[in-house]
Amino acid sequence: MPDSLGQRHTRQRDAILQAIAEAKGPVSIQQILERAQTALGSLGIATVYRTLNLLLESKRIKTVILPDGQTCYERSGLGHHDHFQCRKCKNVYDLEVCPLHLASGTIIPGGYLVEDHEMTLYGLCPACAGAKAAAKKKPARAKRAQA
Amino acid sequence: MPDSLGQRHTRQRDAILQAIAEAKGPVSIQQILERAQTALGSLGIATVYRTLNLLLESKRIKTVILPDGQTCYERSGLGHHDHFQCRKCKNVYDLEVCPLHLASGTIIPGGYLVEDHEMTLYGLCPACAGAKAAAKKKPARAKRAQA
DNA sequence: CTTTGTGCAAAGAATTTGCATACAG
DNA sequence: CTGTATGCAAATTCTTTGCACAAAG
Repeated sequence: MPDSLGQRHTRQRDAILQAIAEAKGPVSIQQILERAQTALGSLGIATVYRTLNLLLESKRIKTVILPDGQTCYERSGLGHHDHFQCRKCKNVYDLEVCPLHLASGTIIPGGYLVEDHEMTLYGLCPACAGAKAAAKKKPARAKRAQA
Repeated sequence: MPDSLGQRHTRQRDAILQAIAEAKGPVSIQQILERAQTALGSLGIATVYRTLNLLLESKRIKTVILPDGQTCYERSGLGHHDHFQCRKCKNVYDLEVCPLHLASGTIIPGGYLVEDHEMTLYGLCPACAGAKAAAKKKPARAKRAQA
């Protein structure tokens, strides 16, 4: 499996790739830019867009559009999974198990033949739920989630 | 329940309102513009955007962002429901029943506290599934869905 | 060295806003 | 008539592209 993106290996591409690889879920362009810039301050947004498009073409990442309209990216090859967005910290996580038990090919009320689905669940991530619970006793101790 | 939008009742607003009311599911700006223009050819896109924003502010409609990034609108007050997009005709329908059985407050693997969800199912709508099945015998007879 | 990749700034697409005019009440 | 709504075009925002320079191999 070639690590190559185009023809050349550059620090910019390294930084962008790493920003995506380290994420615990889908990340936005701005998040990628910010994270990659900690490694490479001079990185320009156009390079991020171009690199993401290369990654999309080579199917190394996938676009994820969240229900709030935010466009994010995640590496492909993870198989089907749903997403969870924390109401409080807004981070998005990949879920390990799909809570929808509906076989492909099922016909649901209305006569729709279902083949697949995309779902985003909302609520509190463990860190935020914990902080909230703990806040009853001691000041909330925030814990950054998502790389 | 006031039918008023701003202060005035105009043909433009009537046409836009009706385009949304007649739809069987979420509709895009372009769909709204096209449908409203059959009643009012001179209608400008800026008026559609302004009217939709008024409707959003007064909570008479809601924005629906589909997983493909398309921004649509649907009237509010329909309660929780998921969406179904047909792979073939691309129309989007509201589902009568939610196939996800997961009570609010449930904690799922990973420790996430789930409060709500948004889901889009994919497959074939009855019209397209029927046309496909019928196509084995006679030429597919397309049937336009979604107002 | 040669060719690809980058940064900047200009160009596009989608949405919003300013302003003069149209029109609802 | 008075003031709100509309249409057009300019302004924004997000993304893509052109071009000269940097730098990978």
